Amino acid sequence: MVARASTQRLAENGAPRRIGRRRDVDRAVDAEETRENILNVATREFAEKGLSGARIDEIAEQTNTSKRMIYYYFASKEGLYRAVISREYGRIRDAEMELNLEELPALQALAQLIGKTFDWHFQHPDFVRLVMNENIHFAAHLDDVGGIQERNESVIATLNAILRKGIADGTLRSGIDPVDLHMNISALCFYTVSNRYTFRKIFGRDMGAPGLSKTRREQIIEIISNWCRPERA
Amino acid sequence: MVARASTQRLAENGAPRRIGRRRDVDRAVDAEETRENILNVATREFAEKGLSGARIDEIAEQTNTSKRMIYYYFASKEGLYRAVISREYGRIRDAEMELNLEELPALQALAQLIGKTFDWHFQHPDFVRLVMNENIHFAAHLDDVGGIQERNESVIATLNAILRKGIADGTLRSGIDPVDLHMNISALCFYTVSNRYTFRKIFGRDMGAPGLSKTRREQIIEIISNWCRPERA
Amino acid sequence: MVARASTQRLAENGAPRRIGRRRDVDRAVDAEETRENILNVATREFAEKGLSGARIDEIAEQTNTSKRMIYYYFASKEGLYRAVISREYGRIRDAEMELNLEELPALQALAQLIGKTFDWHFQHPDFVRLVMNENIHFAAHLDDVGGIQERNESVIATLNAILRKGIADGTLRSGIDPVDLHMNISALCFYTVSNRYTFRKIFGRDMGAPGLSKTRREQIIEIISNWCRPERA
Amino acid sequence: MVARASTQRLAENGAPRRIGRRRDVDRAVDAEETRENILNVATREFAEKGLSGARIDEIAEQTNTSKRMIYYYFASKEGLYRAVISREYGRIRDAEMELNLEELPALQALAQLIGKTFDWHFQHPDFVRLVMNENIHFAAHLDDVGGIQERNESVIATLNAILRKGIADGTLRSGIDPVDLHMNISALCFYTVSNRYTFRKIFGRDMGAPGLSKTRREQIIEIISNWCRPERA
DNA sequence: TATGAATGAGCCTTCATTCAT
DNA sequence: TATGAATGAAGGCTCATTCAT
Repeated sequence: MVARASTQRLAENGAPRRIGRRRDVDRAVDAEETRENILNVATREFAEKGLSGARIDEIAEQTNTSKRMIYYYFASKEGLYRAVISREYGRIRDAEMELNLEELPALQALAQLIGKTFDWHFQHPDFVRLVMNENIHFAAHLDDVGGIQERNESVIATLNAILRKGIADGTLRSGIDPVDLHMNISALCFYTVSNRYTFRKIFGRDMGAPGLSKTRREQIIEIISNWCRPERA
Repeated sequence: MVARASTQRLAENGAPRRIGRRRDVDRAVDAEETRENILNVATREFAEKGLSGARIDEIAEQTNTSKRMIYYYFASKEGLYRAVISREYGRIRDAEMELNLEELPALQALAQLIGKTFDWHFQHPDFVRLVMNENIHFAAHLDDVGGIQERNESVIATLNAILRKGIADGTLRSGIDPVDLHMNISALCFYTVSNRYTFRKIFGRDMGAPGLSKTRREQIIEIISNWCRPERA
Repeated sequence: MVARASTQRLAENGAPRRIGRRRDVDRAVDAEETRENILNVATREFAEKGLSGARIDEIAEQTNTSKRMIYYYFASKEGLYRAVISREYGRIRDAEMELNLEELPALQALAQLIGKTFDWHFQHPDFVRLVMNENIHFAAHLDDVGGIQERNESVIATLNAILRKGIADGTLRSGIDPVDLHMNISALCFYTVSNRYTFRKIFGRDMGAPGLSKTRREQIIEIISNWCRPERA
Repeated sequence: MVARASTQRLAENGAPRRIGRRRDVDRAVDAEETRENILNVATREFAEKGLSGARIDEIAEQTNTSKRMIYYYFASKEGLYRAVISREYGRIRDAEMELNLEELPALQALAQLIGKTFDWHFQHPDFVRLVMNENIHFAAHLDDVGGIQERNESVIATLNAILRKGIADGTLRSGIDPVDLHMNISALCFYTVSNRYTFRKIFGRDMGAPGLSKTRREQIIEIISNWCRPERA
């Protein structure tokens, strides 16, 4: 955050490739660009090959800069991996927060949230792969990712609000824990992306095929909605 | 001792071929033990660290034999990994096939199958981790795992039978694809184990805690059952 | 030698696959066959890949017996290599001795000897390759090849006889050392086979092509004959 | 020191690009030295023990740098071998091209060329050994050695020129193919070095003994000259 | 005489990381 | 801030050889 702020400020000064006082500015700008560039490449590589499978050399090669810079900015392979994880996690909740669900009826709000979650997973397989990696590593690198819990709690809050509203107007049943609700939505969305390859090999169905995604999306909304609806009379 | 005695005896008969065969059997037992031993250790290591994270040296160390034997039996690290994957996949469906669901009413049969699937995942986190690994590798090592598709199709067949019976007696609704059904059951069970660590760090809830497993198990049964039940009147 | 002698003796007793006293005989017969089988395979492998390039496993695989037998008969890889070299060297001079040159005029005898030498090299590229190998190893394995020198001196004797006869009847000139003569004949024949591959790549001409061999053969005879003929008047 | 001083000076100018370039040059010298150093050691080792017989560890030990650097510059053992072959082949023709034969009478020019070829082989036994090695490997590594054919064709051109001149003034006969001529010169020179060790063991004569080389040199000139001279009247 | 299993030593290669400038 | 060169440690793998039976 601090880094980004200062970068921002310096960037505003802005003329690149100048000498004197402004050179610091250039560097800072380049620096942020370089960092981003490295992170983008690293994200792809770690997602594709895992922490131990990815190669610093290969990452460096696809970068605009050199291997040395990776160590300059991220200190180590693990540091780079941590930075990648951190950045990726920062995104999913941002997306969720963008929704404006307060105006909607509970069931519609729920459906929209599920749909958005599904879409997000579907469009970010690299994120899904990174999360798989993290679980393989017992989430050891998630400790210092700033504000993850706080940000994630906002989803729970949103779900809680939807549940309350639905219970109040009789469209949803009571007794559903918002964390459970999130867990089940996540499970159905995540699995569709995470287990795509083994599922295809074994059952011959490609859950990631573009044609199937809409059906799958609707089905997940249906399953969760059904579960949340009040008991039949 | 026994082996040696019999060898001796047979040798006096002047039937060397039998000695050979006898010996083969004896050896085969040792060899099979060695193989199993290696596979057991490797399963743990690959599950914990992935294909590239695992170290042949470390695997060998925990084994009763030497590193050289790993190459004797499995030719390469990837060969060993493949053997591990192959063996693990052979187990889950065996377990599912053990159930005797034909006698039960559809909903009870469904519940039992879900419960069993949940239990299996819950009790075999290493398998879950290995499947995650395989998906990270785009299921590249699943090609030559003998009979995977056939065996897995039996689950679909079982689900299909349950669905038919339920539709016939009105306890289940029509229009549910058995592969979809399996996919959703799997997703909920798999995720509970696969994403345990990241979920705990972020939401503070350990899906793998023994106390929670029973609740989680019931919830999954409930979600799926609800989805499969006929529309409310 | 001893081994071969005793083998010979036992082989004379002869009936294979019997029990009792004769079993020893069987083994001895099989033993000689096994030895030959191993040597044949090993000759090809050492010729093709050299001493360090050849693999005991690969040799064993192409054999009718097992790897253990190689060690039983030849004690080591080097022992096997030595045996191969030894056997191969025993052959070239045998071939040369078969010629009956005494009756012929000196120039014709010389031409025949050269032709035979050429043919032998041409037909035994494996031998040529083994000799190259030996030279790469500074002929370190040629020490204990029994009777090599004696057998090879016979070529020198033959050449000497031809030279004497030619000098006597005025068809050849004096002053040519028979060892030099052999050296030059050898050089021209050997190189044609030994340097086939580099020569082809560099000069585009395949000295080993069947069509060229006759021309080459005649040319070598011509070169050497010219050199041996008396000075022009 | 010099390098450092100049670097410093340039840095004060605020022209970092030049520093970089300057550094590159300095480095390049070191790098080239390192490369050369490795190649020299490797040439000896490969010549002495062949591709599979040579050990990267041993090569590295005799080097000013580490084993890792060999892979940094040559990527693999075979890459190093290829580089060695490539460099060595570049030398022989350079030497041949240095001769200035145009002024000389044909027979003298031919004698000089043969003598030079002989000397070169005699003084470069490592090259001879490497060529043997290449032939053992079916010249598999000679494909990408740049300009070999072109450079070697210059020898053929030289020989052709000599032949023409000799035919024109009646000192050489017609009908001799320059590639054949080169082949025969090569054969006699090459063999003298290549088969030194087996020949010594078998015939008791060391073709590589310093005392004999002059005689051998003259003999080869004589043999080839005789072959090229016009038929006797 | 014969064989499948086993092995230690060492080989080629790779990797994350650091140094000199 | 930037880069090519350099590196130690270790990784996967192979090899000739031997053991148990």
